[in-house]
Amino acid sequence: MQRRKTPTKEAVLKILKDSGRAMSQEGIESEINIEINRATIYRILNRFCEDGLVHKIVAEDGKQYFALCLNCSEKKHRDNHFHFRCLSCQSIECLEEPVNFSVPAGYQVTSLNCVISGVCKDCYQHTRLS
Amino acid sequence: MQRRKTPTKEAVLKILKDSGRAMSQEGIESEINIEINRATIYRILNRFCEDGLVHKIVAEDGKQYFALCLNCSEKKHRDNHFHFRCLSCQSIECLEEPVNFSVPAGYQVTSLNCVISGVCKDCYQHTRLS
DNA sequence: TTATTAATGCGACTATGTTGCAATAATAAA
DNA sequence: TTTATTATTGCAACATAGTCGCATTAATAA
Repeated sequence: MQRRKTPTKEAVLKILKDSGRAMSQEGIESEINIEINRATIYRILNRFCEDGLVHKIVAEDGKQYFALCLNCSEKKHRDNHFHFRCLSCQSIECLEEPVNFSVPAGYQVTSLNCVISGVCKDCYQHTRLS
Repeated sequence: MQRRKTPTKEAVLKILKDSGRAMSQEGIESEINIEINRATIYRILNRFCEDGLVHKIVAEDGKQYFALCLNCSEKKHRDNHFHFRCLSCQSIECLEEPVNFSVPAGYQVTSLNCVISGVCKDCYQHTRLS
């Protein structure tokens, strides 16, 4: 099944690129300048995941976020880094730091989902100033 | 607001203790030997969290899991360790290994949610044998 | 220009989790 | 022991996130 180039797909990709963050369907829909159906956005995002273009993380709010992170190569997308979720501005960003871990003998690892929650630099400074 | 000792509360606590795993509302409801309303289970679990008795983690399936892990002291519950989610038997267990990380300067950390997904030792051995 | 089929929109559906409210029951007070 | 207080529960309703079937649309190939 080969992919087709569609305006919606391009638009979603642009939003993800420009933001540099991990975004939810809701966030994408509100930022995008064309009208796209909710289900379509999910389908586009899941296709991106299948193609290794973006990676998906699930935050503590139980929602899915999709990121085309800057650290990753164009060819292969990795999700082996930490993510930081700001509880103030609600943004999720990919941190550069890779996740170091080991599992007990005999355990097979297939994926990681590591999110650090807190307040990002910008928001923390704003709260201190006000 | 002081807590009261109720049969439901005790039953949920026992299930969590006996399993030694992180469990979802669904899992608890199916294991428990008395009938408890869905909403009640959530309320009990959230109260446990408030009281620092258990910790909550959200897995890649977007569901909440609650654990009274063995490594933690009775007094203070910590969620600063990795969790392993077996995609085969669906169980989630607390790993002993603590999460080591650092965040960029100016970032404030309040909580962690780190889940490693894969196949646990038992399940992996079963697949190799069959 | 036509044929093929990937992609889309719509609606319906499932599942998870929360909340308001009246009824129940654990604990304190009399 | 009896009564009063209020934490807890069950029920129903609700909110939200995500998926899926299906007919329609529109990229791409022929």
